[in-house]
Amino acid sequence: MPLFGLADCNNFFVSCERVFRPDLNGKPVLVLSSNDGCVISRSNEAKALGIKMGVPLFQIRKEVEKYGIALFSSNYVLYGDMSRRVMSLLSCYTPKLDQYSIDESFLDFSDMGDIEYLRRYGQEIVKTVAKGTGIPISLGIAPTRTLAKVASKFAKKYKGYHGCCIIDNDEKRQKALELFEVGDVFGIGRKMKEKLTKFGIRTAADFTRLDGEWVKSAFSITGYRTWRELQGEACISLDELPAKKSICVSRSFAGEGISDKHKLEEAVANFASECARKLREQKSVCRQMTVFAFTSRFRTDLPQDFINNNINLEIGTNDSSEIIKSSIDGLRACYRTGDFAYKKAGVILWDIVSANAVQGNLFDKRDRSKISTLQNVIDDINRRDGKGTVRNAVQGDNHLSIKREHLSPLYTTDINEILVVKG
DNA sequence: TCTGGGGTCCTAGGACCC
DNA sequence: TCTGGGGTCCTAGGACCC
Repeated sequence: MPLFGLADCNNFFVSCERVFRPDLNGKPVLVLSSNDGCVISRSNEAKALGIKMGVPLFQIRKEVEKYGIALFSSNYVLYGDMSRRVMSLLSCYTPKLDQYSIDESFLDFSDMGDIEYLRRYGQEIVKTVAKGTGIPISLGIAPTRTLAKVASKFAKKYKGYHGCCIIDNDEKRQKALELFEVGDVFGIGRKMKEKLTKFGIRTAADFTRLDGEWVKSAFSITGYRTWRELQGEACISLDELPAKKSICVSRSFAGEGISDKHKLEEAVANFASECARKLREQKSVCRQMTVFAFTSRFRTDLPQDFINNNINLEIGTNDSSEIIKSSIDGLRACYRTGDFAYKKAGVILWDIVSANAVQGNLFDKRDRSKISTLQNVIDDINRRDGKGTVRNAVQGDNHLSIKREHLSPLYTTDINEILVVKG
């Protein structure tokens, strides 16, 4: 029987911080987005205090003080490294692992023997990951991805499952869906939930009882797929990780934002450079890019501006210098005066194809194989000695104005910041 | 004062062609 | 001046995920 497992790290970013701060176990902890703007990860204790996901920090200052909530700026280098450790352990237990996000993976558990065996196997995985990395995970196993996600939420919620919940027959499926709110289903967001509520649909089971054709006409093919997945019919397959079709790097700036043309160009050059690096990492080239910058939509008292420029690259490229230059040219073409305080900017690469499928051009004067060799050397150095060790001059000192007041050390990736155990 | 970042997929509608 | 129908391709925008 085909079976999917979904391994989900519990409160992942908070759990990463706690691995190195065991004194915070049992206490309310929050991890913040860049610029320490919004809440993006919460410990169970923080959830119990009513702190909502995505709420801006300034709106919960009182609670933070009153309950002594521990705060962390997001430390993606640390989370990325912890994620790699978790995924590498998980991959020992399945012939096929498909990483869905930094803290979630689908595992292929098809034809793994009887259910009791699989249950013990699943609980063993959960235990091993906790022991090996310190990260608690929840494992859901079911005939479809959407049901596996449902199962993982049960595994997380009820201690009796010992971290692993299996939905393997119609009776269990029915029971689980009756207890599951329709808005919590993978693939049903705010808008769909709103509409479903109007029709009196409250649980996932209610949703499955709707007429399939009606679901298709009301929510298009995507909603219909979710409907079928909940019936136990797998229609989202376990594919190899496909190459990205667009690559975006963007940031919000701290404080008032950036008005200075030169500073803005420097920021955009850095975004373009990081985009190009990601592009080379997946061995692709892009033929189009967009550069954008806009003012704060919350500051209605200030003049607003929105720069958005599309640039065609004649020949597919992943060369940093070329992509940086195009991004700066694109920005300059739209930048008018220094009267605007830009709060956010970014670069998007798209029209992405494999690097060995580049369509050449008779009039191309660049020696592309030489450039590619140079880029590889630069990538190697930057991987070894840190991002930005070798960079283009327009990128400046690579120091963006981003606020990170509660940053934890790079415990696992920097020898100078490794945890010290007192004797 | 302070409001994240990075993706995917689908659809409607306009431009263009014959 | 009136004025058709069918097709494709592209793009912007919405909805969803973490």
